[in-house]
Amino acid sequence: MSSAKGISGGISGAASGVNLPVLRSHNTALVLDLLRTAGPDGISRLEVADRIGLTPQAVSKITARLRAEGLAAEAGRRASTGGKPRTVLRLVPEAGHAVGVHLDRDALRAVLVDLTGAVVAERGASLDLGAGKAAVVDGVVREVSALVEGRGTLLGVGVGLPGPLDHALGVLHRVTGFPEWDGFPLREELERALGVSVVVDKDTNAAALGLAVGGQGESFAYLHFGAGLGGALVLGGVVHRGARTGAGEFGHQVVQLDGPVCECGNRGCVEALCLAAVGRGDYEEAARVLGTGAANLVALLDIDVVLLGGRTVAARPECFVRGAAAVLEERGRRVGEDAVPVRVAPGGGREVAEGAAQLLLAPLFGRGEG
Amino acid sequence: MSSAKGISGGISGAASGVNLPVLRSHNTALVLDLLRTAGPDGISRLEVADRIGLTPQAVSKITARLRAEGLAAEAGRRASTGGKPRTVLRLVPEAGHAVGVHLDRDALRAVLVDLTGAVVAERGASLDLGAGKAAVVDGVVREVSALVEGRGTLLGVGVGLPGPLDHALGVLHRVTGFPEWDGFPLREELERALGVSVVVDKDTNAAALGLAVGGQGESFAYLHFGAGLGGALVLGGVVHRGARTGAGEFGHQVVQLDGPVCECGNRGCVEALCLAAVGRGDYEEAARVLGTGAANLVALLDIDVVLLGGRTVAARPECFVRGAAAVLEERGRRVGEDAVPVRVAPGGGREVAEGAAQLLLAPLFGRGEG
DNA sequence: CTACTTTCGCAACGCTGTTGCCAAAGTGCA
DNA sequence: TGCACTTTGGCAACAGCGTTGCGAAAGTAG
Repeated sequence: MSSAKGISGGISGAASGVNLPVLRSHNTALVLDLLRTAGPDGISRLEVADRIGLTPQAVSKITARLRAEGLAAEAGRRASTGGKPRTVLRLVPEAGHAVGVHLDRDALRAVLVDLTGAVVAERGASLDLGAGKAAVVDGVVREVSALVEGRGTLLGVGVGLPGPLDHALGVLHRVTGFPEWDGFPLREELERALGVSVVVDKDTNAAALGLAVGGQGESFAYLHFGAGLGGALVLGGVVHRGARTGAGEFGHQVVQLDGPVCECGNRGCVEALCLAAVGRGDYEEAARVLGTGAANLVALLDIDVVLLGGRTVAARPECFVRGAAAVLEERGRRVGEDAVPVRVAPGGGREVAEGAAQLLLAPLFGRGEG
Repeated sequence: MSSAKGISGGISGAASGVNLPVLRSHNTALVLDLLRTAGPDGISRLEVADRIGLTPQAVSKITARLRAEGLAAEAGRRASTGGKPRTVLRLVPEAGHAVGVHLDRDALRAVLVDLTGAVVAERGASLDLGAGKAAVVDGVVREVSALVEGRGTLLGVGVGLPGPLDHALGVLHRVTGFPEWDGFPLREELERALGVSVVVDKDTNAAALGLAVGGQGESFAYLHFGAGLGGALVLGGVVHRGARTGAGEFGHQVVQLDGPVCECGNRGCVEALCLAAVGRGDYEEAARVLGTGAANLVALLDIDVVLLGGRTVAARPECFVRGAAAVLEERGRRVGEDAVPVRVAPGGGREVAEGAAQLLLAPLFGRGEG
């Protein structure tokens, strides 16, 4: 996966031609992403040029534009290696902000992040998803407005909530437990009420995007075990949503033919087995089942790491990590490869809100389809 | 998935900058792909311009180059719509050829295809993968040489064979049943012996690439049920190989916790269950298990279609299609969506060889990482 | 035959990254 | 302290990309 592919070899039917403005914004995004990844330590022009494969002169032109626009700034110099020392560039975090909103079944959490993705401010409120559309929209508008009060440049608002929904259109489907939301154009309604760009995505997808941007890996599965069991996939640095934002349905993977009935109507789903085990207090078994499902993903998708999140995992992180890792280690032994590692996803319960903000930020850095 | 994304939002670490030559070859590939897709009927310049989002003038420049290079030609005119009639362009099939080789456990099949992917000539031979490296390499060289005798422009040779292996490096791993191949640099050896470019891939991946290029869908799973049970994934028009060419391991997806032991050492693999059912003569059950595994993929990846191939399926196509489709239809009812269709993959036993040839052709048309 | 529509190439243009060159700013040694 | 050398990075000229403006070519409609 180290091939230097610069232009999408993707969807032929939808792939579009590239002209100079598109080329320019692509290269600019690459530079911005390197500046972001470098963090406060910064990165030199020559290193940027080397990493993205353009000449130093081209990078100088691009960074000059970025500095003129206030997105980048000089940040000291490196030690000399026998000649003129390199000038270090860094991203200006406060040059832009975005809001991420996590709409859960019974609560709302909103964060304001800067260009680097760091949380600048945060708010929370209790909010029943079943309380009606107007109440929920009003609640989001209230919290977002309070957060952005007095800030200058707001790129937009990202919202992560339980699916199913349509990410591209921003329309909800029959949100599990709240069928009355079916067909509601949440994106459109919020854009009208807030007057800024809004992007909507499944909660797990938002969290996975945040983890991907945060450098957790190029290809991984994020498994969220809270009241239910969900998941999201990052393949080659990109969140895989599928054509209908339906991808990542990890909870209803069948791992026991003709097993116990799940509330989805199927039998032997990972979620049903895990919830049953947790209900019995048998967390070891829950971890083993989770690990079996994870091992299926590893075999199917050849991912690099498995990240665990959610309340149930957070209550016993070592147990779930150890139990799932044991299954993957045995698989590694069988196929003669190093085991794929299992880790707890960082975030501390804010991962969905932070990831939702990345729905707006990521396109700036060439991640996502924006 | 209709967003017109022209430039990859992909792997930030490996994503590379785009300069004018890269831009040019990208747009040229898009035009070539449209010419290929249009077939012998051809396509007009204005339609190309409309599809890829460039101006007609830019398309005229690109097609003028292609005609000068002999890759495209004029092919009559369309009926007028009130003005000058459109000139139709088509791909010149004989402007380039590629060879695809299918190395199976006991046989070799090689096809010579033209630019459109149509088979021009074909050869077969019996060849034991266990007969030793020199014998196998010699066998491939002999058949390929006989095929290309007297042809002008050979783009290269693609080879599809059982995994695991490393697609990027062209190095084999412990090929199932033939551990002596571990570490053998097949690509390098063949390039030296043949003097042309060689690309190596898993047999199922090659077949899936051929199906993707052949217009079978944007996102699908190809499930190959022969002596064993394998698979390959096409996501967003691109074969998903994973970082180590390990993706697509469908046969060893666990669908029955603590089920019967599989020869891979695990328990309850789809392959073990399907083979056992077939061994009992219970094809309905084999189809049901296969369908359950397929339904897992549909839920996890949100794919558009499931394609079945392989000897065992070919022996009872209706049975497997019907049985698997039944599982997917029930899933569709549960989640309130149309069922994902199941079809038999076209190809008639040549799909791996034809797909292997596409390992060389596809990059010309902007598909794959070439 | 005239008016109109549509296709498509030529020429000029703006903007991209590249190349050649040189000033700036360090290190290292005499 | 001074000189040679290395490395960085900006200025200017350049080649090549798609775009724009315009006109010739090739049809239809009346």
